[in-house]
Amino acid sequence: MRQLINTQIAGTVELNETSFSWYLWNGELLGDCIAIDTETTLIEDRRRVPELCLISVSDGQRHFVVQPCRLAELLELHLSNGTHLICHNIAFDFPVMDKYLTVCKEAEARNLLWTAVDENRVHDTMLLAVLISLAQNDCDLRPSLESACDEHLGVVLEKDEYRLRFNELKDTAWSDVDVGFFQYAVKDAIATWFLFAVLTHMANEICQKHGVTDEFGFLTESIQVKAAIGLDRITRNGMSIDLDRLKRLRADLESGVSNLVEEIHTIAPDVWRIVTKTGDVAINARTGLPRVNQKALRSYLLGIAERHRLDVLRTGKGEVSLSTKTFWGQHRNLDPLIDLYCEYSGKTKLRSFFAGLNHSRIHPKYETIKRTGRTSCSQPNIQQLPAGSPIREVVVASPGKVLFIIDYSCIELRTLASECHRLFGHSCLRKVLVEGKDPHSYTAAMFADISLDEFEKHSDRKQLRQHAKVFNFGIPAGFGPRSLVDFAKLEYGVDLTVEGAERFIRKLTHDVYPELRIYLSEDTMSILATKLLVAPLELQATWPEPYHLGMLQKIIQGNPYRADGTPYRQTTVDRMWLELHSLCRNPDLLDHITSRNTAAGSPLRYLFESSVSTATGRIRGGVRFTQSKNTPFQGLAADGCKLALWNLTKAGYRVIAFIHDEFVIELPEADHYTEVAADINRICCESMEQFVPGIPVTCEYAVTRRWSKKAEAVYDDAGRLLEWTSPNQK
DNA sequence: CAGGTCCGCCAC
DNA sequence: AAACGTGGCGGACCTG
Repeated sequence: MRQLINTQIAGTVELNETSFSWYLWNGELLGDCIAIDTETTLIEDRRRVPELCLISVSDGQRHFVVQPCRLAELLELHLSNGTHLICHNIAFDFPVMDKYLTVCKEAEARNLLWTAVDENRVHDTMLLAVLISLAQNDCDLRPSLESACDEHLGVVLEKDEYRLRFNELKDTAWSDVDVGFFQYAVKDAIATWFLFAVLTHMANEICQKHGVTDEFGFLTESIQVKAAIGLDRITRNGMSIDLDRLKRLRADLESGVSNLVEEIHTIAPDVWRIVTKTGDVAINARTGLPRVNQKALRSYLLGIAERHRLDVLRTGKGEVSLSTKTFWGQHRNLDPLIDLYCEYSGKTKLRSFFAGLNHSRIHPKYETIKRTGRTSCSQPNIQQLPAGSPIREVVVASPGKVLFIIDYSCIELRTLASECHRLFGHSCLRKVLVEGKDPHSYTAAMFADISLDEFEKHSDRKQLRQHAKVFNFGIPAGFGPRSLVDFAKLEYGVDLTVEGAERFIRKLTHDVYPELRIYLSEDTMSILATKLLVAPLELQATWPEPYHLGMLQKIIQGNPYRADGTPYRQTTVDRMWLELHSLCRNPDLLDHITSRNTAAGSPLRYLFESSVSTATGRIRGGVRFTQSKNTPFQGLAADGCKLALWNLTKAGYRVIAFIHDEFVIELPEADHYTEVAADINRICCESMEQFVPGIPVTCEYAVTRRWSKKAEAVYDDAGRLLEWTSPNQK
């Protein structure tokens, strides 16, 4: 030990022709903002946290390598003083440090680390870089440290031979370690520190320019840091799969599928590709399914449609659509082949989920932030498991555990109401929610022209409520009448005419929730005026009619045609270009206007795009109308859920899945779950409520062995929450 | 044959 | 002129 402390472990690294001297850390107090990087053994699998081998730190002035055994001391010295910690990819470094501190029983340091995250003092340059690029152009690529440094610092961090060999440090006295290991590690910490300096400066400017809050870190960085840690923990926790159940489900499905293959073969033999030598149906080796000849299938379907004088749906490329969901499913009775094809397609889709679940434990991976502010999931994507099908029920609680499933009630209506209230100072939807009414029932009662009390007694209330959901969901999302008709039919089985949809849209946005009319109104004029650096009134003088701007949009997209495909008159097009040129006061655009540059990447393409922000302070730059309408309430809900995830994780709950507004948590088996349910419910509601001030937030939950949509809260006579069991299991 | 693109469908 | 947005993934087909 003693020999480690002398100065022989030291050196100099170069970044961008600047030299940085580094030493072995010996207890010095660093500045109030330190970058930290951990080097570990190789990452073997998603369950295990790799072992800590070396730490490097930098406060921009001084740079050190730190032995793992001094991690606790390092954190205690700094974090108790309110120091900020910077990492690049906190989802990696946090669990490494946390695991090390846990194993070494360093409770105090561990507590300081968690508290620092909780108090928004832990940062992540990767997440910050993503948030900045989202604000700039709605791009959500996660940059590596190397590419972020290259882009923002102009520094090239070359990957070298040491990167993957840090396990060698475990059994070697540091005085004998090749200095290259230290050089490599120190560079990363220094680079991270300077990267953070540049990124926070950029983020701060963006926040100022858009006038958004930095209460949750610049561009909600703190929320994303918390989410990243929580999501990583979910991946490591993993989920148990009931392989027997999976097998049985699969066997059922297989027999159904092979019957269908037979039947289709007899009616339409060339739908299946044939192995010429053997004459057998060709099988896709990976899936075990017969190979489909889409050309043949399309011509069969088209033939049937023509015989019945049915206009077929076409794909974007003009091919006959094969979609069962949006087209053929509605014409099943026309011909046995259509029915068989729909059956087959549904069954094979279901079958496709089995591959990813075919392990006794699965460890789905999560991405912390996508464009809307939500997460994504892969390998397998547990966020897209069919909700109503028995396939979800192969996910089970681990031995000795039960699943606690909790999801928010109508959360996006709450965030929408909050947003309207924030923007316009009033919201009828908010009033409904504050009074504790069910917004779907309320809307349904309004449409039926009866009071909520009368509605509750109505015999058709269930169906009417379903009906109302179509509008409560679709209209805020910006659906037009025609989309609403399709949506109602497809998702809710509700028949609606275009006229009916128009009437309902008008009613909801004018009478029931008048704030929605303002919320959904589009101010194309002022977006364009901002880009051209002119007053909206000037534009209005030239282009008084809404369709003028519609034409302009088409023209600058290089697509000067009406919806029916007829081109605009050339004189009209020429006139609009001239008018645009004489109106424009933005020097950066004039040349593009003169040359009529409508190529992809031309700044003219972005003339009608604007930025949108959430109440939490995240920005999406360069978005169009519908995105800008969706983001404020969808993104706000996502942030609330992310904070709840962190608070659940911090409270020690074993979260095993996160499905946007739903958590699956494993709890130890118990006689009843009343108290723990109340605690989890409280954490979820309180986490969200700070984002929707004054609006109550409620959740629904259940305890069950198998993941199922059907599960619901069950109570005994004493009002205690019990485990739910599936009716068909008894 | 690998890789890219299009299409379709699952979730929220 | 009308507008739902995200994301992951599997299968067919095309391309070099």
